[in-house]
Amino acid sequence: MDDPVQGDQLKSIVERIERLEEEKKTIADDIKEVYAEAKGNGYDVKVLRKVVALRKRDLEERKEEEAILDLYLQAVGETA
Amino acid sequence: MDDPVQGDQLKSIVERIERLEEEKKTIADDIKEVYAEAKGNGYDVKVLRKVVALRKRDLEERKEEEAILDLYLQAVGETA
Amino acid sequence: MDDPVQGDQLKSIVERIERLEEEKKTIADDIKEVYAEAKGNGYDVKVLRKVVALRKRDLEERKEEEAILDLYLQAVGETA
Amino acid sequence: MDDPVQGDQLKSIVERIERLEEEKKTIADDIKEVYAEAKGNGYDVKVLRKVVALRKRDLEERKEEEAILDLYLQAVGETA
DNA sequence: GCGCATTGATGGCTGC
DNA sequence: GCAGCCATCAATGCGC
Repeated sequence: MDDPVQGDQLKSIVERIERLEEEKKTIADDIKEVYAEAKGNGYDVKVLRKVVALRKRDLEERKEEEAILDLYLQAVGETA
Repeated sequence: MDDPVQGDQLKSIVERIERLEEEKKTIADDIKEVYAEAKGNGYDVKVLRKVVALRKRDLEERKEEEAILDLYLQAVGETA
Repeated sequence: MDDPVQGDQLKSIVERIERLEEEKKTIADDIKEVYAEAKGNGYDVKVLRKVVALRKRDLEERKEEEAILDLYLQAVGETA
Repeated sequence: MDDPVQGDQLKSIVERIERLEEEKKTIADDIKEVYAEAKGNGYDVKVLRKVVALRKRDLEERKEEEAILDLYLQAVGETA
C-alpha cells in the first residue's frame, strides 16, 4: 500500500470514478432541464414521466420475452 | 393534442429524454466497469465506494463552508 | 422517553415489526420449499423463476397502462 | 410437457408461488404501515430501523455463540 | 415539510 | 465451497 505505484493506481481509480460521476450528474441535470422546459411549454411533467417510464417498460418487456423464449427453447431442444 | 406540431413537440421531448437517459446509463455502466476492474486488481469495492462517498461529502462540506463564509463576509460589508 | 407508557409503546412497535418480519421469513422459506420440491419433480428452477417474474411483469404492465390512461383522462377532461 | 397432468402440476406450482408472494407482499406492507404509524407518533423511523436491525444482529450472534458452545461441548465428549 | 423517485448497499441464490 | 448475479431494502435528493 505504501508502494507509490499502488497509491497512484488507487488515486487513478478514484479520480476516474469521480470524473464519470460528474458526467453522470451533468446528464441528470440536462434531463431535469428538459422536463422543466416542457413544463414551461404547458406539458404535465407527471404524465411525461409516465410516458417515458412506460416506453422503457415496454422495451424491457420485449427483451424479457425473448429471454424466456430462449430458455424454453433450451429446455426443450437442448440447443439455443 | 391532435395538432401535428404539438405532437411533434411532445415526441421531440420524449426522445431527448430517452437519448439522455441512454447516455446516463452508459456512464453508469462505465462506473461499474471501473469498480469491476479495480476489484480484479485486488481492491475492495466496498471500501472504494466508501472512499468516493467520503470525498464527495468532504467536497460538499467544503463548499458549504465557503458559502457560509461568503455570507459572513457579506454581512460585515465585504463584497465577496 | 422515560415515561413507562412511552417505553411500552416503543417496545410494542418493535415487537410488532419483529413479529411481522418473522412471518415474512416463514413465507419466504415456504417459497423456497416450493421451488425445491419442483426441482425434485424435474422442473428447471431457473425457467420457473422466469415464468413467475414474467407473469408478475405482465400484471404490473397492465396496471401501469391503466395508471397512464387515468392520467391522460385527467389531463384532458379534468375529471377522473 | 403436453401431458395435461404435467401442465396442471406446473400451473399448480406457479400458482402456489404467486399466492405465497402475495402474502409476503401483504406482510411487507404491514411492516411499512407500522413504521408509518410510529412516525405519526413522533418516532424517528431511521432510528427505529436501527433498533430492529441491532436486535436482529444480537439475536443472530447469540445463536451463533450457542452453536459454537455446542460444538465445544461435543468436542469434549459431551452430548448436547 | 412530505412523499416520491432514484441510487447505493446488503444479503441470498445459483452455478462453477 | 466460493464468486457472481439478482432481488430486496435503506438512504439520499427532488419536486410539489
